[in-house]
Amino acid sequence: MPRRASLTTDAIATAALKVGDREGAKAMTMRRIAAELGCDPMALYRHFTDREALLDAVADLALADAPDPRPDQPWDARLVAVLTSIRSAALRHPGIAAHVAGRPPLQRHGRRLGAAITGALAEAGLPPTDVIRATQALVAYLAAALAMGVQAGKPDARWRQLRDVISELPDAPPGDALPVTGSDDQFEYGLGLLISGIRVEAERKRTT
Amino acid sequence: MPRRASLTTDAIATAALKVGDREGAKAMTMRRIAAELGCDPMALYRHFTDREALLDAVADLALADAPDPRPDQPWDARLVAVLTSIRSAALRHPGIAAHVAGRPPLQRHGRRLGAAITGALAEAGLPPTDVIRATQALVAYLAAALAMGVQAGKPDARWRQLRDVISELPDAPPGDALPVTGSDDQFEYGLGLLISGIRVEAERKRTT
DNA sequence: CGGCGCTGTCTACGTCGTAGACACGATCTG
DNA sequence: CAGATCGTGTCTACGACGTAGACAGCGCCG
Repeated sequence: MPRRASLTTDAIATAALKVGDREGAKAMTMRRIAAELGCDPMALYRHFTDREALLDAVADLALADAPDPRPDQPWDARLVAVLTSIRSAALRHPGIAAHVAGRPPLQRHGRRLGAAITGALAEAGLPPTDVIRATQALVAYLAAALAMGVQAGKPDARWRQLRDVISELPDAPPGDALPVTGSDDQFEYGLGLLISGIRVEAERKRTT
Repeated sequence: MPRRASLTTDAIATAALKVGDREGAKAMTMRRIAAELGCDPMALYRHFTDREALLDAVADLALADAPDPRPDQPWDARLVAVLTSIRSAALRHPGIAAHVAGRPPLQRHGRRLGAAITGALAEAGLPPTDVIRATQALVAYLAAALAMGVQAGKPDARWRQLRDVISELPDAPPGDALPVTGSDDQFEYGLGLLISGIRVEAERKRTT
């Protein structure tokens, strides 16, 4: 029944996201997504050049409900807000959050949130070049922390084992105090380190 | 000609690494690796339970020539040394560095280098729990920065495009001053932020 | 010397991404 | 209103993938 444009990129990305949520990231195959939509696998290629492009769209869609930070806060609070809201949005789709994390934020929502980050950093007083550097550092940290966090809850968890490895290290704390890889607490600690470093840097630049 | 153990896990991992170096990460298929060794694909399953396990071994092998830091340096210099030596080792295999970065350091060399990091952090004066937290933050940052760096040099570079996106942002510096995503400079800046944050944190803990 | 277990081989199955030819309906041109 | 055109979905098919399961030969133990 070939009509006029009954399939849209958004509908496809939404269907793919649903498949990913339900059956995990590597179940998002062209065939599986097409089945979800009740169409032929090849139909998807009319809307995306290849599978990678489709997965890019899914990643961006997952970021759609990460809100911008409220502008009436100091820069550091805004940074924490936007980073954690991205993380939360991604974690709302545990099956595919690792995929989201592994892709550069090149599309609509990725750009929007990226702009929120650079805005906060500019307000912190970093010179433009450092704004970009710090943005990329934050994005890098977020991406990896997300990959850790999302898998840490799963049975097949690869990163979860990192905790066991660490616990055998010479400088490890006693079992109970050992932070869980990928936990909220863990994420916020690292984010705090970065922001603290940014604060130092901004101060240094301002006083010279 | 089925002999007695002519194939070893090391030989397989080495062959796989060679294939990855030559033809890229996703060319490391069971069939392709077997061809490199001149054996049957199924032979690999006598030494690794599945493809994932084999790729884990490759990732660890790539870290083999990252040296431990010289112990006669202050903790922060040791941190920089070990992190950059890991990064250099991974970048020596550009085709697969992203794969290396995506896997938790659970094997031999990963553990060794992880211990070097925790050792330096313990010496910085962080309490044991924070040592673990900071280690995971550093590993997370390293992993993602590596994924960015390795792809930034390639023509198909996904992360490279991030630079173009950033350059259109309101707070972007003029073209020339725009840092390259994944460059050494970029990596060191973010690492500096983290270490600076660690220094602040250590001081705070020490004075309370 | 006979069996056993370890190692590598072979064949085969189901799945994948996607190229290329085709079919149909809506729209545009006269 | 007729016919060309184009955008869209379908079909078939190819080569590659991971890996299960049965088999075959070698070296070691009795």
